[in-house]
Amino acid sequence: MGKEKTKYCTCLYYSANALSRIMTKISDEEFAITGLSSSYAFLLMIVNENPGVQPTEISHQMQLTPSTVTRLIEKMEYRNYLERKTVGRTTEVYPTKQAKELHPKIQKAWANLYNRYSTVLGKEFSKQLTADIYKATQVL
Amino acid sequence: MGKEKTKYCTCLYYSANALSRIMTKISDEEFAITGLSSSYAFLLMIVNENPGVQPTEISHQMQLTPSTVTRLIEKMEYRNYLERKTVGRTTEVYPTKQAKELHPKIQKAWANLYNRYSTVLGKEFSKQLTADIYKATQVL
DNA sequence: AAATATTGTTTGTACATACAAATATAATTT
DNA sequence: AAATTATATTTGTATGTACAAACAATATTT
Repeated sequence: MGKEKTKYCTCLYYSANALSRIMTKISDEEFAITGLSSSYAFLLMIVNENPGVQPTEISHQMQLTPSTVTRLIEKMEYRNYLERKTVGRTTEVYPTKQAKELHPKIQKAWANLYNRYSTVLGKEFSKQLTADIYKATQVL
Repeated sequence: MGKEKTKYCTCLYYSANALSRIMTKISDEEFAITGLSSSYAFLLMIVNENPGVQPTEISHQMQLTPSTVTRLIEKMEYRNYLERKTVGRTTEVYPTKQAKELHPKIQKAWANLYNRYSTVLGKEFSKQLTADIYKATQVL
């Protein structure tokens, strides 16, 4: 780890992975006030805002594999934040009272996260960077 | 997964993670000709070019945790690509014949990786993007 | 209506990575 | 020289993610 220069810093694979690890760390730090790590917080946000949403839709929103989403939901169900209702071949995911109550805190944490990195990186740069990265994900 | 737009695409955490997953996939595809996945290939590259290099130095180069590096080395030792020699409190890592022989293929794969994404993204854009991402990792 | 294909979800399994604690050695202080 | 602190590495354990296969239900074709 650390901030030394590496021969590989000109490799997109390398840089992208490094950034991902750092952002995950920062994000987890900010979401700590919710008692959840980032992925679970985002999952709850999505379900809170779309009660009854289906795993497939969640996997689109979160840009994660369906199997990963199942795993995330399972854990949140176990911890009493979510409930699943099977409807035909689909599944509907609902927030529990506990999840709904957490919503403001999650939103706050998300805002903090945004403020944190956009302060450090500069508002313009971070906006541009995010957009460029997103563009790359769409093209690749 | 997929290419649908999500509310969260303006979040750096989200975009960065998405890009990281995609790049890892692409990179693994390109390194497949070496029979290794990306991290192991990069590890071998580093050791081939710096025989006797220590785990700490590797962890700087790879921007990974020391414990992760230990795990990577362990596996490559098991697969007969690397050897460890304990020297005082440090460890020196050496490539085996097998690793040395693989070096050209690894370099080829790395070049292919570069060509692949810089073709899709455009040479200028991908260069700029990589630089910007690297810059962000240094600041955050 | 039966056979086939498609879609949505979950399960088994595996992997990369990290954190915290343990270990081992070296360096510094007293 | 003994005690303390610092550094390098490894180990135990946990997490997030994915792939491939299995399962279940719906839709389509024949």
